[in-house]
Amino acid sequence: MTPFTETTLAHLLPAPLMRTLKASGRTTTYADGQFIHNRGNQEAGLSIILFGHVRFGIYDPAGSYTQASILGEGHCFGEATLFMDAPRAYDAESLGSTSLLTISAEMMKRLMADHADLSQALLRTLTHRLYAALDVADDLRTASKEDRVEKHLRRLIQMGGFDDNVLPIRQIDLAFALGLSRVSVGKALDTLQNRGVIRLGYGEIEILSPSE
Amino acid sequence: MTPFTETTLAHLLPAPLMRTLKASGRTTTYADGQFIHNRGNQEAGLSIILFGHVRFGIYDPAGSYTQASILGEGHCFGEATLFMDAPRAYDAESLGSTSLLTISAEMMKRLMADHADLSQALLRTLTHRLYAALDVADDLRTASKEDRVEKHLRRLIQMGGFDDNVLPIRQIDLAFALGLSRVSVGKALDTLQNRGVIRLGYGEIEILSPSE
DNA sequence: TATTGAATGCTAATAATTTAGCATTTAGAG
DNA sequence: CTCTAAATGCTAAATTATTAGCATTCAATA
Repeated sequence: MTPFTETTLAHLLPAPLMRTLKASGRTTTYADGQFIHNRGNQEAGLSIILFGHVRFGIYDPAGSYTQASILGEGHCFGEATLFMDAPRAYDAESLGSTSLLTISAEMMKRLMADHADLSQALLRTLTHRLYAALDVADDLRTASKEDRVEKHLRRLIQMGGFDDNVLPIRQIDLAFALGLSRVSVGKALDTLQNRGVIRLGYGEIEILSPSE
Repeated sequence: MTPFTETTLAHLLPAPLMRTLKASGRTTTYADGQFIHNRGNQEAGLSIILFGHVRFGIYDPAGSYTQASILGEGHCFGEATLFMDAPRAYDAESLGSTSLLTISAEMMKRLMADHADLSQALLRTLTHRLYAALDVADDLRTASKEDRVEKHLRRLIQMGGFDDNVLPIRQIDLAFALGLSRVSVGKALDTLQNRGVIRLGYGEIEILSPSE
């Protein structure tokens, strides 16, 4: 499988076009944990993550939080505001120091009309993301608990931004992301460790053979 | 929620462009159950379903079959061959009398260069399908069994091609599509029927309030 | 080094799901 | 109308997952 990072919008854009985009949008830098936009926001535009990570989820008025996904460097978001005329579906916030290039919907419209390359790059990332999402959905239906845990960990690695192959993640967060209980995930992780696939640490998990 | 049919490629293409596509590709009609392409096939191109349905899945050499999805009228497939340079991921066959418009990869490249509308329409469908897939994946993780069954049935209705609101589907197929056992799905269907959401029949399920 | 809050490990009771088998109902064929 | 194959309905045992609680380990810091 091709590394996921090579399928990001930033990687697919030719350098000159990337420069044009930078000149046509505005770059904003966020500290860790800053709000980027709220669910329901109508402002349309495309954002590209120059560095850092963005976490998407929904804050319930009651105070609970449901995480949807995390995107890393090179990825774009906001396609739904451009192509579905939909408001933001999630609350978004920075994870770690993060820089975003944001281009308004009108500007994107103009740029796409002038640069076929831009549409092509967007088509490529979206297709990759669609097939990745279909793959995730398929795994949820058919794969064993252990396989799902392993695949999820490998996906996190591929999303990039982590040193070595050590994921700084708690078992309870993993459980939540997978829709399982902590006990159940703990057992699966134990099995994977016994198979030599991972090494469990305190608040971290190391993938021993990341390329597989 | 917007009906899913309005987000298909065919619905998003302006009529003149659709005519151009028809003139640039070839139209093939299949009887029920004919093979369209095999998994691993390298021939790249985009297909649009003019009428009928296409079922995607994988035939195991051992004889077993794993269904991935079914697409109906107006939908396109083959994006992965254009935008990911990937071979066909699934075996595809017709469900009922089905007609396809197929356009080669080279021709698509030329058409997209000339017609920005084509790229835009593709971006719109793919974005819709991406968000639909993310929604499915999210439901698999978080929703109750009953909710998953109900949402799946509503999705099948929205994919269109069925008279009334009666789905000709066996409980065992539903179970497979949802990654649950027949007993488990039977219980969920019973609950939904008691709630007045559906009516169970022999080899069919009627959705009583399809618009909700 | 001792302390402390947080994360993991472990356990047992409860709940949910699957499996496998057989009974019943259904729709279509003869 | 009768028969038959297919689908659903039902049941109980076995498996698997969740919940809730407490014990243990870990890493940061005072």
